[in-house]
Amino acid sequence: MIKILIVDDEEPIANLIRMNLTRQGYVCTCAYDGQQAADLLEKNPFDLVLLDIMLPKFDGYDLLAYIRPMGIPVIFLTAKSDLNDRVKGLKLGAEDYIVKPFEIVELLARIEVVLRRYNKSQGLIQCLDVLIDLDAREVIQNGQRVDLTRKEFDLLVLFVQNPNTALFRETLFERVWETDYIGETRTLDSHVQRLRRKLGWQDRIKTVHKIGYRLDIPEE
Amino acid sequence: MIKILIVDDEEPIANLIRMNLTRQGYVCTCAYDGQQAADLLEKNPFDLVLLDIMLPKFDGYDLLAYIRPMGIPVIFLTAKSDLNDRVKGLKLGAEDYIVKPFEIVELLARIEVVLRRYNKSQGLIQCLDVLIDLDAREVIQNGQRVDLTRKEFDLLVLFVQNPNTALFRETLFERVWETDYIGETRTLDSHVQRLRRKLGWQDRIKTVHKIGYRLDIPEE
DNA sequence: CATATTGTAAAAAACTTGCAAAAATCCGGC
DNA sequence: GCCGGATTTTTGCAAGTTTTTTACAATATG
Repeated sequence: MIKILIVDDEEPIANLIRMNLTRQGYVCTCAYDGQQAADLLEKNPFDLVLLDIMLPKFDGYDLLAYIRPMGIPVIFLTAKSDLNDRVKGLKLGAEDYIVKPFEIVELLARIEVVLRRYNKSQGLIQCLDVLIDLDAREVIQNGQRVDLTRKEFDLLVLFVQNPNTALFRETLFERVWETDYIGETRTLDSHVQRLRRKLGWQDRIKTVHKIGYRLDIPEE
Repeated sequence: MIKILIVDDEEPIANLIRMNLTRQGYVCTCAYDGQQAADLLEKNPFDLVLLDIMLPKFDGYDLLAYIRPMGIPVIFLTAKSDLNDRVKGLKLGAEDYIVKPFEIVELLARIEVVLRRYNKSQGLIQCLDVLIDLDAREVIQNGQRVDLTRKEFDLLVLFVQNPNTALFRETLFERVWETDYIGETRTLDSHVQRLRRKLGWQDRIKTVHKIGYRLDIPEE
């Protein structure tokens, strides 16, 4: 069970992040100022802290100095894209930083990277009838191995990490292909098609017209 | 049975390390300051000390001077990447140093190297029908010696240390050949081929298309 | 209904891996 | 240093997979 502390004075933002992380299976707590964060950190063991730089009471840098000795990895959330801030944060020991406004997908990806670096990654993702082993890069559906190609696998992981979220074609493309999206061919469509077919997820992976695709997972 | 003392005032880090080393079969003890470490060292025989430089009570350098005469190898853990620190530590007799944050895999590799240098390596890895003697660099399968060349042996060790994990071609190459991977020749393939053949592991070492290879070890 | 967008299958292209044999390299003994 | 065997790397295909493209049908949307 992975515990994440979200520190951001803008409550709606903090809650938005929490909602998304919770859906990923992380256990989240929010703090809205530096003092509150410090208190929470004293009393609970967290695996990761998401830290806004601009904070009332004491700011992100102070808090980072405070967290550092605890050995908990920190990802900075910053509205400033200033190189100085980035460098300052990383120098002070942040594991990574991300510039607001960011896409949740990207945040999730960075969280995974950092957690993995600390050997805390979840490794296994369960989603409906499908079990994804990220280390082995294997997919099992109802006890049966499903053979996915590299692109299909990456695509699936992206969907599963962002269920009930319309993912832009551009986003999908950029994350799976790691190039910019040129909307001229049916490449992405073909892959989505094959993924749907292989998993029998024709109804699960919905097309969002003019936007992209969305993996629907019904509420329990 | 190899005993390792972990000295780090950041408890979460110390525990993270302990967890990982324990899983590798080492017996670990943690100390959170220099005094505690010294006390433990007085009373118990350790085979290796992992030592954080920044410590309350007395610092890592002092402690190193204290350990030195005991003939126990020391690996420095340091947050500073400063060349001075590295040199200072090594001069004072540390066997190796590693800069935080580090990857656990890397720490494990360094520990093995140092232990081997001190003739204390765990030496034996059992995996399926195969027994690997890291010291003798010998492999025995069902009581029969299997003649492996250097590269084949290194490759096997890498697989065995990361079972059920898809290892990228790049990773394999970098660890076994210690150079960057240029995907133009069939070198890696050839070696994997021969390893498979010599061990009869055609079905164990799976090809993960477009990724690399994976050693599959079925759950018990 | 017109148009842009998406679905689909099949072909083509691009890329990856297996394998065997040749070539190069390494290394210990003389 | 030179030789000969072992090891490692390269080479050259063949076979196999994956990915992209193509060309058209189907569908959504205003």
